[in-house]
Amino acid sequence: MGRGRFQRNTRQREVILEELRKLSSHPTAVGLYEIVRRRLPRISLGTVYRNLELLAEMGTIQKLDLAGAQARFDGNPGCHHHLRCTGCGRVDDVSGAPLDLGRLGYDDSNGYLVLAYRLEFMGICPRCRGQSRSSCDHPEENRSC
Amino acid sequence: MGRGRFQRNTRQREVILEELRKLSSHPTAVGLYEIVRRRLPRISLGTVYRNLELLAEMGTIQKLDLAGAQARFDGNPGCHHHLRCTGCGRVDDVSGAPLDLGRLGYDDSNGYLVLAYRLEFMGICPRCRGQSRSSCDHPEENRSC
DNA sequence: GTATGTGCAAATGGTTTGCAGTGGG
DNA sequence: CCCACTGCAAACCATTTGCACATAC
Repeated sequence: MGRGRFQRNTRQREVILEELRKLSSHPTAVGLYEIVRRRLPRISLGTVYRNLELLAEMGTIQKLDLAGAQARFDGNPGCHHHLRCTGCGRVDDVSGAPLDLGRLGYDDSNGYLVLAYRLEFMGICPRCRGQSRSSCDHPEENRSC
Repeated sequence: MGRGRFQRNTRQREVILEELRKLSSHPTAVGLYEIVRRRLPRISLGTVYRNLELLAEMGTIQKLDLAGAQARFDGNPGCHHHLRCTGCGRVDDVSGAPLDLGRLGYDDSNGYLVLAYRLEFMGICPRCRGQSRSSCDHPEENRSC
């Protein structure tokens, strides 16, 4: 599998990208596979994984390695953060960058060359807030502060 | 396995916590298992996983679900962020909270009740910076902005 | 024509779990 | 004593990979 840009435009790749861009739900690889399979019944899950990885490498899409969860993919490669419901697991976008980025590229006190960061919010989505509390209360995870 | 606080103090749990607290290296479950095994040769990996999970649930330790990597554990349950080297994978602490937390607990524009966030920095550690560039250059991952 | 990409199935690897036995309180 | 906890091994599950065939260019 070629590093960097890919070399051939296959129908599989085209459909994977097309379907991902239609969705705002940040599907998992398997979720997208189910959807793509409606148009390409013989496509394999391995192909979906390989193409998603490749597209993310190129910056065409974004791979969300959310902590403690399977990877999700976002057709929008632009800068934005994500908000995950600890009740049902859905993922939404957060606009704006609340983080002071002055330190990016800066040589941190640990001696690191800091190149990037990943910021992920957790909370209870409107749907889960509406339901009985008990079904949503998974405080879990490090709440950071 | 009881939710909430545990009920019995076992030698295994005691040693796991003790060894974790000796380390500043944020070991993985398997890494800690290797260390604990020097004192308790018959301990099983399953026991290590169960106890780490339990201790993290209680807030005695911190579980770091770093994106795209196996979980690491931190004997320090206090608030701090982490810095991961994209070259060698080591994890260090970052002091201070560079994030404006005004929005925490706030009902985000998505309608979420935002309860927590997770912030993870990525970069090249001093050791890797010293080495030949090629062995460390894994720009990978979403660099966020 | 040929290397890149695909489908398939098996392998991987971190983590979890079922179960029978152990031991903390 | 009894139930939480352990050791062990098998199960799980997302993801990756080896291989022979297909196809984009």
